[in-house]
Amino acid sequence: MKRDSEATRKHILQTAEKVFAEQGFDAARMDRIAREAGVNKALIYYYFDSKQAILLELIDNFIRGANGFLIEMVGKDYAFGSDEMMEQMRKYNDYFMRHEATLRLLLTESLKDSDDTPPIFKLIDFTQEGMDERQSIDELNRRGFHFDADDQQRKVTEFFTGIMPTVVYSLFRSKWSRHFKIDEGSLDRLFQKANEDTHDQHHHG
Amino acid sequence: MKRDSEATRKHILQTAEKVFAEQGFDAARMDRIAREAGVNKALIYYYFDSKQAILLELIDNFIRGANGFLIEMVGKDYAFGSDEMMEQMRKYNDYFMRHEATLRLLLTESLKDSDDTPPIFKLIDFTQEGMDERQSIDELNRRGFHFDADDQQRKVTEFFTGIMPTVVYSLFRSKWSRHFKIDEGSLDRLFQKANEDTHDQHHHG
Amino acid sequence: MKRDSEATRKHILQTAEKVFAEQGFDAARMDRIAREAGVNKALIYYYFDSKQAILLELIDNFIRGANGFLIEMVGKDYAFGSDEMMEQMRKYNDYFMRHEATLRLLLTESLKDSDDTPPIFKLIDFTQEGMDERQSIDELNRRGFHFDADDQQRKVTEFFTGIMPTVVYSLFRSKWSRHFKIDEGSLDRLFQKANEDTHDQHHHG
Amino acid sequence: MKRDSEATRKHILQTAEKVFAEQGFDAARMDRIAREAGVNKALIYYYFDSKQAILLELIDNFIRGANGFLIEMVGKDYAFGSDEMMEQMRKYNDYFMRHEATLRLLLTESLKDSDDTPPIFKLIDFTQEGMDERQSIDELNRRGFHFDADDQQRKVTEFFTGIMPTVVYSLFRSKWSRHFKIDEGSLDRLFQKANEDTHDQHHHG
DNA sequence: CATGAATGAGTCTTCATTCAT
DNA sequence: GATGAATGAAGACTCATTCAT
Repeated sequence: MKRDSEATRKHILQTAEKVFAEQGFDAARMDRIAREAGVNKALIYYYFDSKQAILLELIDNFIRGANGFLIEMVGKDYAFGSDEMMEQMRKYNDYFMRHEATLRLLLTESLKDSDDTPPIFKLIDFTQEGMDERQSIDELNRRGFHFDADDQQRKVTEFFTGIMPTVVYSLFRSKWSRHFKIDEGSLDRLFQKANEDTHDQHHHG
Repeated sequence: MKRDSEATRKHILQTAEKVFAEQGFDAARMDRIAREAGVNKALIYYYFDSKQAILLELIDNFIRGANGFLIEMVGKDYAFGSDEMMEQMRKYNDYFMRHEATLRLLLTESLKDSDDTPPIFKLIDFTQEGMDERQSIDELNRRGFHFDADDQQRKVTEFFTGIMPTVVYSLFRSKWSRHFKIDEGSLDRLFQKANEDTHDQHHHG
Repeated sequence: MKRDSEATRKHILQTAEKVFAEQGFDAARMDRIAREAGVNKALIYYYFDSKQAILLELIDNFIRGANGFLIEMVGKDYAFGSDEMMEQMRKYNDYFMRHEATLRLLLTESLKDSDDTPPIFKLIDFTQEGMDERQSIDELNRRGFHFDADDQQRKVTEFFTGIMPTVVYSLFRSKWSRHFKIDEGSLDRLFQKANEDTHDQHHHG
Repeated sequence: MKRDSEATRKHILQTAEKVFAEQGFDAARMDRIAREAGVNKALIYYYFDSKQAILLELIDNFIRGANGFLIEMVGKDYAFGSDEMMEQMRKYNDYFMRHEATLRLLLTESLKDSDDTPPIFKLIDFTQEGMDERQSIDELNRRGFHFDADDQQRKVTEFFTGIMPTVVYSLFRSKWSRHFKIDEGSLDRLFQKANEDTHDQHHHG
């Protein structure tokens, strides 16, 4: 059945995501993924070319998903600060939290030394998504987003002081909560305030 | 010879740092470290208990070094924004850049799922360093640093919007420079401006 | 449909022959055979018991085919050196060339260490074919073939200096042609002369 | 100790030769080699790069050894048919018999389809051995060897009707002896006579 | 201090074969 | 007849670590 096949494939993918997240890509074992997914180890190789290929698919899906929220926001004509925009941003942040596992993978893999472009850059670099970036930014600015006029400056500011703090927060949220003995809800508010005081504030010009 | 012995030990440590940084801890091989250090693999085990032990020592040294700059700054009575303070911060940032390798390790290891406190938290949590934090902050605020009054808020803001962007920038600087085709000097200036527009600005109240 | 079924079976067999020949029996993969034959892997197991069974069938067919030419020649009353005999021998040699793939398999499998009689011996040992060997030889000698009187001697001479050089030549012809930079037609003539100067000449007594 | 190391390496090599010969290269298992050699499997990889590398080393050694006899014969001024020459040829043949295992490997590997020159060609192609072939042949002919004047013809004749029958005989000798119920000593004599009647006879012009 | 040799316990991946439909 | 999915049993190769000298 097509049904079962798709489901099995997806199930393996999700299990892999979980195991990779728990132990890191390198330390994760294919045996473990098979066992936890309840399938034969060889079946994993029936659906995927290699361990690496699974990782890439996970990362790709994740990035496509995350960027989807931003692309969608550009499509709608939300004004900066509007409830709709805030809601959309909440969704974006939530997506990070809900996919903490893959986000962790994405960052970890991006940290590895290789000459390739680290995949995490795709969170700011829409070049390959076939979207007219310059035009989108102009449009957003018309709606009050106050992005830097200079492309390079804007990307640096958004990535390092906007996206990455959120990424890092998503990844350390629960550990921070445990270590500094503060419940996650309160912590979320602290982080939101930190963001407002620093990055968000900059968008008000 | 105590001298040679110390030197060899240190040499191994530095080589390990380099190799770990290049390939990540898990992917790094003891063989490679030995070869690059020009020593026999067994000798590494004469000086260190295990691969993991080398990692821990590297991270420990790094954190002690980084925090040293901050502790020193507290000791001096630099005013916020003073040339001396700026110089000290530059040194702090430089330290990150110069130890990109270990910093990468520190972040990667901190990202691993385990119940322990991730070591990177030590960059903001001075509790263990035997320094009276509350008193130091008060002192710094008197000099115009405008830290948040609330301890938890301050830590969150400093860590996620101050320290971590710098950490991440250090780790992706050269790759960003290559990918976005911008020289590292110019990039440094863009990042500094991003910081000023967001985190630094918040310290001005 | 009996027709289609037979055809599919034959098609699989031929594809297997090709793949076995290209990669050797051990290195050949059932997946590959299935893909190249354009059928599902499981279908191969519908027609054949195992990989080994395919091999055996191929070898059996080949041997039966090769010996057919010799048996036929005995049946006709060609004189040694007659055009008809030469033509028949040419067919025999051609058969080897055309089935280089299976011939390669036959030799490779025969080279494996096992206590069984290597299948390649069947090229000289007609015992099992239900033909009266002694009588056939006598008949051939009457026509001028000058076979050794001693059965053992004759078999050794025919196999090692008559058949095997031809077998080996068939298998290395194209590689020899490439390596020694000589076209296959010229090479064929050289080999024929080599044969005439050595083995054939011996038949003239 | 250098001693032990050399010995271990050699021991592994010999065990591999034996196992490869028994089961064929593809079917041979590294585990088996390790177990039979009484060493840890990883140790094999300490001394050799890969299974393939072991094979190549075995084949190389074998070819160098075999050709050594011929090269030596050229060096001495034995006349064709002289006792010394016969003795040297006997050694050459003996070498094949004694290294049946590797010879089997050499032929099996040479039979595999690949665009490379099959290693068995090195038994006739001295090009790479840094020996002046043309001159050597002239010298040998002066001593009565009656080699074909044409290089290509000579190589074809020597390889396919001289060397290869000997190779094949070495590999099938014991099986032939068993199958046709003839002791190996008698068989050797039959093969020698077959050779004299065909290939050797051609050297007498 | 230093090293060459050795090892135990994996690790990813492969493959012939079978099952369910 | 035919197929997509599934599996058990290996197999080559790796690697941190230790031993003997």
